Amino acid sequence: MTVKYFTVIVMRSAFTLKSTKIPKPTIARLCKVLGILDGTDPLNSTSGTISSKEIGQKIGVKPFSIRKDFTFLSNINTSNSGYNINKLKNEISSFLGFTQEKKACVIGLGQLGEALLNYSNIFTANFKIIAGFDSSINRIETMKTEIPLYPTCDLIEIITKNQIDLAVLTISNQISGTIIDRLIKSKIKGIVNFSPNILSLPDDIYISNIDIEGEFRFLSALFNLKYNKNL
Amino acid sequence: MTVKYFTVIVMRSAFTLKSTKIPKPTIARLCKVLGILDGTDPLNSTSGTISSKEIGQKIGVKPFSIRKDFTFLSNINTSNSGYNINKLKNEISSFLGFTQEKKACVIGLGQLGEALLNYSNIFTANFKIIAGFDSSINRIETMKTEIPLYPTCDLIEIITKNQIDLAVLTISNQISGTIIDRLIKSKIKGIVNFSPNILSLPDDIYISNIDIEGEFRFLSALFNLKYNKNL
DNA sequence: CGATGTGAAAGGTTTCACAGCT
DNA sequence: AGCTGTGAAACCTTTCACATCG
Repeated sequence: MTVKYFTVIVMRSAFTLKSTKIPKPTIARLCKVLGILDGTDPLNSTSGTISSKEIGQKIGVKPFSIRKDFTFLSNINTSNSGYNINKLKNEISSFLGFTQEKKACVIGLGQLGEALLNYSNIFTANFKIIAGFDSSINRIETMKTEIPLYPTCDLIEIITKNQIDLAVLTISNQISGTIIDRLIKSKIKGIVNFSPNILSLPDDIYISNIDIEGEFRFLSALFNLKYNKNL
Repeated sequence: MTVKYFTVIVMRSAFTLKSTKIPKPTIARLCKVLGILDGTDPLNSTSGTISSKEIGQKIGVKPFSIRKDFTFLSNINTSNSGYNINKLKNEISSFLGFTQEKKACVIGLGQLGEALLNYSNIFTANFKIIAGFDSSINRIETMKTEIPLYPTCDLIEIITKNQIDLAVLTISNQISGTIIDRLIKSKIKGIVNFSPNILSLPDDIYISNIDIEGEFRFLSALFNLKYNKNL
């Protein structure tokens, strides 16, 4: 019995350690690395390997930073001549928990929503937009697309049934509280929010706000203050 | 003579100090504050003031963080009951160097580009999209919009002549080096980049890369790793 | 040699706690 | 009482420098 308890504690502690100790910037960079590796034609590099220097250049980061990030991974290297591309891809994917294709949807089918719905084409095999929602039935009936469209009143049902993990929100102006409530109830995991409001959500729904005017402001401010780029 | 030199050195040092010492996150937060203040109906708050707590809630940041950021500003407060909204707006604007309306353009008029071109409507008076560019003459001639459209070969001329500071890049797939070259020559100040490539640019052109698949990846990773939100 | 892996130092940012003001 | 302003502490991230390995 004691042994059993002991085991449980060890696992817990290992897990907690793992999930709290990884710097958020490291996660962000690993995502970018995965992005360029997916983009990198698998073996057009003569050797099938890539160095920390090359990776760093592609994502705009210093090589030692890449190497440091990779210390969180295991089994990525057996040589002194860079990282095996496929191995690296697999290791980062599994480290970040990317096991299978994730499904996404677009909520709000204005002009921007429609554009993003079709954006799916340029995604890799890892993500797929499989549904669109709009509160206007008319819009749903007249819009031409291969992707199935639904009224927002069916949000919870469709998201749950199809195990959709991610949503892109492109609702103009004021977001209705109803839609937010439904999104929360649907147990969505992440939201990319193009609408101008900043949302507050439960702790287990992750959100990324994209605000073009905000970006304009920020870029202008950096320029005005002659801020040193270190991006 | 010695005195003259001394003066120069002091000014330099003050300037360097100013531009290097402001934390980048502070700049980002001040931009967000400005965003919500512009959004906040000027005086529908009974008192015309707003507290650090209220601001913090709206942009998802702790109140003392807001107050700390405001230590870089001057003349913002004369009372113990929050900040005068108009005063605050003016002070942040001038601190960030926002003196007049900035002009922006959209380069690449695919479906996304077209949507963003019309997005200008929801901007505040501080930014305005005044031009669109596409390499297809046909596209330019057939697209319907109030905003003037030009072929990309006129990029440098139009941007320079109209003093356009900002560009939104929405060119699908591979970005042509030609367009980047032209953008650099046009002395643009900032680029919001929706195209999948990561660009490297001269130090005085600021860039913000927006990558929806990248956001999906990041959100999924945070979820999988049960990362604590502290956004 | 030219690559990786990594403690330790440096640097930057957030948080705290409390003085001071109205 | 309730707010702001801010030095100092705590915390987090990047950078460096160098050992190590094929």
